[in-house]
This record gives sequence, C-alpha cells and structure tokens, in this order.
Amino acid sequence: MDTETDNRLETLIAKLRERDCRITPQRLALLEMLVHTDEHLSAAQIYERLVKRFPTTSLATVYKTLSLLKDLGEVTEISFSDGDTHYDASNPTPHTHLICTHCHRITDAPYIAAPDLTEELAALTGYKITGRRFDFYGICPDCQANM
Amino acid sequence: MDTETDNRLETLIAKLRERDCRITPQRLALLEMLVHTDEHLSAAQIYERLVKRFPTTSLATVYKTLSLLKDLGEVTEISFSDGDTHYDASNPTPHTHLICTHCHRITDAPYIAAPDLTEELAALTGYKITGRRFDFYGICPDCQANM
DNA sequence: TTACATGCAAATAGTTTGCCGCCAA
DNA sequence: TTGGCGGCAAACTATTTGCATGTAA
Repeated sequence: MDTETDNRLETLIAKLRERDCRITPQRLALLEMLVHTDEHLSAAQIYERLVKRFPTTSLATVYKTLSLLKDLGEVTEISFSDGDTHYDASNPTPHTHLICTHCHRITDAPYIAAPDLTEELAALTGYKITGRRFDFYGICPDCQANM
Repeated sequence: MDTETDNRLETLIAKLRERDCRITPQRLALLEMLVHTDEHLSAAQIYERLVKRFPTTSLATVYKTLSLLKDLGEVTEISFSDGDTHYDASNPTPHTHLICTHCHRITDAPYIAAPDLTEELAALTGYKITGRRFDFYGICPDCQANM
C-alpha cells in the first residue's frame, strides 16, 4: 500500500467523520477497495468483490454508501453504454478515461499535455462551462493478447 | 428545411430500404424528427414529441426503431448521468457534446481545431483505440438568462 | 398476399426506498 | 444509550420481449 493511497483513504474517512457519519466495517471495506483500484467499477462489481470478504454485505448498502460519497463530492458517477453506472473515486481532477470495449475495463488515461479548449468553447457557444469528460474507447493490451 | 437535412433523411430511408425494412409512418415520423433537431434526445423525449402528431405511436416502437438504426450504424447511443440513454443521429463523425446541467439539453459543440491525441495515447498505453467521446458540462445561454 | 411492424402488456435489469433490528460512538 | 446504519424485500424506472393484430410492399 503506497502513501498516496493511504492519504486518499484517510481523506475519505475524515470527510465522513466531518458529516457525523459512522465508519462501519462495510463502509471501511468499500472505501479501501475504492482507493486500491484504478478501475472504475459498477455497483454490482463493487458488491461482488466486497461480498468475498464480507459475506453479509448487501447491494443496497453499496448503493447507499456510494450515494453518500457522491453527495460528499468524493466520487463521480459515470454512465457507459453497458447500461450500468460506474463510480470514479480518484481525485476530482479532470482526467481522461480509457474504456476497453471487449472486457469493459475502465481506467484513467495517463496525462498528456494538451491545450484546454474550455475558454474557446465558452466564447463560441455562450455556455458557462463547469466540467468535462473525455473518454477513449478501444481494446486493452490484455484483450488484444487473448484474441 | 435545408438541403443537408433532406439529404440525411434520404440517406436514412435508403439504408432502411437496403435492409428490406418497411418505411412505416411511425418510422418516417421518427426519422424526420431525428434529422430536424440537433439535440440528442432520450427515447422518452422522442416518444413525447412523436405522440403529439401520431397519437397511436408507442414507446416500444420508438425503442425498436432506435435499435434498428443503431444496428445500421446511423445513430449512436450515449449514456448520461440522468439515467437515460440518449441518441445521437448526426453524422458518425467524432464530435464534442455540450450538456446543460440545468435543462439537460445535449447538443453538438462547434468544431475547434485541436491536436488528435489518439496516437500518442495508443503508444503510451498499448490500447488499440477505436473511438472517443468528449463532453463538456455547463449552463447553456438560455438557462443563464432565466436564472 | 404475406412477412414484417405495431402496440399492448408482461418480463427484465438496474437502482432506490421502507422498515425493523442492530451496532458504532 | 441511541440515532444512524445494514440488510432484506418491495417499489420504481428504463428498457426489452412475446404475441396477436394490422399493414406496407
């Protein structure tokens, strides 16, 4: 476990405490899983992984906890064409996603310097721009190797 | 009705005929609506508008027709955090979306020249990149005026 | 004429909610 | 001790499907 991950976990716990939310074993397990993966999992995927360690965990609790974290601004919901909502618990910095259309894995893309088009777009359209989302679709190296 | 819109409609009709699909009044009405708007509507939104002119139209038919057009590669499904799937019937050229977080309107952004990061990203990650999606979120001019 | 499309209703799938017993603080 | 939390099941919402009837070609 690296320090950055530890810090992120501590931040999440602190945010919950600020709101007088209890740190239950289920919530802790969910938080740990979120900060230890760079994938962006769906509620069902999170539940499947959690239930291995906490057989009594329920899907409803997963949804409730994710909703709570969303309200705290600590996770972002992203919808994909697979019909499921996925959750992004990385730092709320704008970043780009890589989505494998074969195994449906969703990860963050490495940073590439590029001009920020926000101001230009705002000037052209009159929109007051507050956020953005960039996704690239393709086949991940693992899937390419197994085809 | 401008020529470009007309052409798009003719293209869609021709594609359907190629597949020996019938041009029913319901399908024609849906196609006309799709090519006459630059918004990206959900199935429910499309149904609401259609039913004004075709009171007998059903939501199931809207879904079936959209699915057909998707198979033909003439519309693209895009999921947003409102939980609904929206449909993009514009030409299948990669483009950027502008999404108003207030009225939930989704339109195409004007083209802005920018470096294509696809190759760089492919080289860095090993992904074979096949597509992309860029969305900007914000408040549209109409909503700003009414706030 | 006839295979395909429509439209209703039922089925499915993801997500949310109500409620009661339980446990973190 | 106690109010928030967990877990079950029911409710909800978006989407898909089955089937009998209707209709485009």
